[in-house]
Amino acid sequence: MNSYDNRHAANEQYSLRGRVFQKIRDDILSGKYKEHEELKEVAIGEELGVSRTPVREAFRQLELEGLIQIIPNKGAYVTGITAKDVKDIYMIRSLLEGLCARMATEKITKEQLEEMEENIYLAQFHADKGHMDQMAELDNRFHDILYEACDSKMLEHLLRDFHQYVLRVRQKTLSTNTRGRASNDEHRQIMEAIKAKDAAKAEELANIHMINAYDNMVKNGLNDIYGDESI
Amino acid sequence: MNSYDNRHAANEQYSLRGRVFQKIRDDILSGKYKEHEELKEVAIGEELGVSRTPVREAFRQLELEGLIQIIPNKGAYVTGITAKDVKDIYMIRSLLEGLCARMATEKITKEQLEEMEENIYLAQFHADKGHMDQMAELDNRFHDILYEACDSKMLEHLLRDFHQYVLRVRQKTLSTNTRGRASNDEHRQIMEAIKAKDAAKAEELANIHMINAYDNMVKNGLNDIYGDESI
DNA sequence: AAGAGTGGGATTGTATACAATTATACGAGG
DNA sequence: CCTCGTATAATTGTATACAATCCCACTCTT
Repeated sequence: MNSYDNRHAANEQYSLRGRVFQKIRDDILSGKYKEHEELKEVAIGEELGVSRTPVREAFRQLELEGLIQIIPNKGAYVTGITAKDVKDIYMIRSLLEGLCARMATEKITKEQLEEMEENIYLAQFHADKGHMDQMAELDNRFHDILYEACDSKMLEHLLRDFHQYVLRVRQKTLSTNTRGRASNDEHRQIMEAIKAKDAAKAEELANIHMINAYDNMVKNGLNDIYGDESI
Repeated sequence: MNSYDNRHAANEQYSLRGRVFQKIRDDILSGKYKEHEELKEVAIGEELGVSRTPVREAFRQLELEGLIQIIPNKGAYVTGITAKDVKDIYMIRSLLEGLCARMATEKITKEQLEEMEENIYLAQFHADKGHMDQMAELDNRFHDILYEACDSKMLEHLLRDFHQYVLRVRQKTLSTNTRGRASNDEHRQIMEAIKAKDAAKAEELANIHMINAYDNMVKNGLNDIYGDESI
């Protein structure tokens, strides 16, 4: 939450600490480091060819991002997410994506609207072809455009963080063709509400869109995979 | 966003880094370090009698908390918040406090409800006496109880962060006796809705409560103080 | 006089050394 | 056999040393 914008962009790429941070985060999100696994400073440092210092600083950031938990004098452990956490996130996101859509209705630029239309058009094409990877990519991008369009650094950052956060469990969300199509239809409706300057409708649609995404996720076996406990 | 709960509580008090972190945060929130001021590692280290290492780590946390911005190889600067940021935060908080109240309606324990009642009762007393410091304290505590009661680590953490974040500009929010009373009345209404298990009403009331808090803040001169630019 | 280049000082970035703490293993005593 | 305590190893916490970068003033050139 900052001048909140590009703090990451500014840091993460060029410093050792930033690269270490990204690497570990990716490894957690991709599942290389699993829940409750202990991360040791020296081991990771050696693996990446750096000293403990940047690793430690990266740990501190990861802790605040919520990906690990640091117990003083003991160690850093990969955080588990429970199925309930995921549900909570989606409830929160539902409200905030709604707010974002509402704000975007007033603030969106012509260019952003055009990119949205293009995005939806392309997604239709890839849905027909069954290109799931591209669908996921376009879905991410659609929401990114929305985040940018709301013209609120705070909200944009928050939603990006959440989006990032659920990537761990979202792998298969769009993996069924039917959901891919439905999702893109919902995108279209949101876009049209924004285009028509109907903020209330855009908010409601974005709301529902998130809830549908969550329901679909649950239907496709989130609970089967992760059960009630932490994942 | 973690197992997200007490990571702070676990860390901040016993390690040097934690104490440094708290100290700097307090100094920023209290206004000792002002907007855009540069924080130098050695200076702060000397002031607190520690080396650069814990200071640096504290900086990394402060950055993620959004209180400072670190520009690589250059320095750490106290973050400015714009009036728009504050407005955005309150819009976000309005929704999330509503969600929190809704969830709390189902999950709140008898003890939490009792503490709420006590809190409101006490606040009434201090409002009559004009004890503004205690009012602020009780207001914080009321919301804390609500955050705990919603039984969602994610939401609890998020709201606490926001709450923390706006402390910088909130000093005077409750400083008028009329607002203090009105605020406490709203607390009572929220509490009663929760007690009556009316989740929708609790949500709406919490919603409005936040918006009122913001409106009051604006009325009392947020814009006068900070203008349109960063503060 | 204006601008590019250059050098020194200050500041951050990284690595390493040392201290403190915690976990583990082993043995003594019950 | 179990428990407790101690010693030792492993790990984190902190301090310091060294490297890289940046900022600013000064000079040299045109």
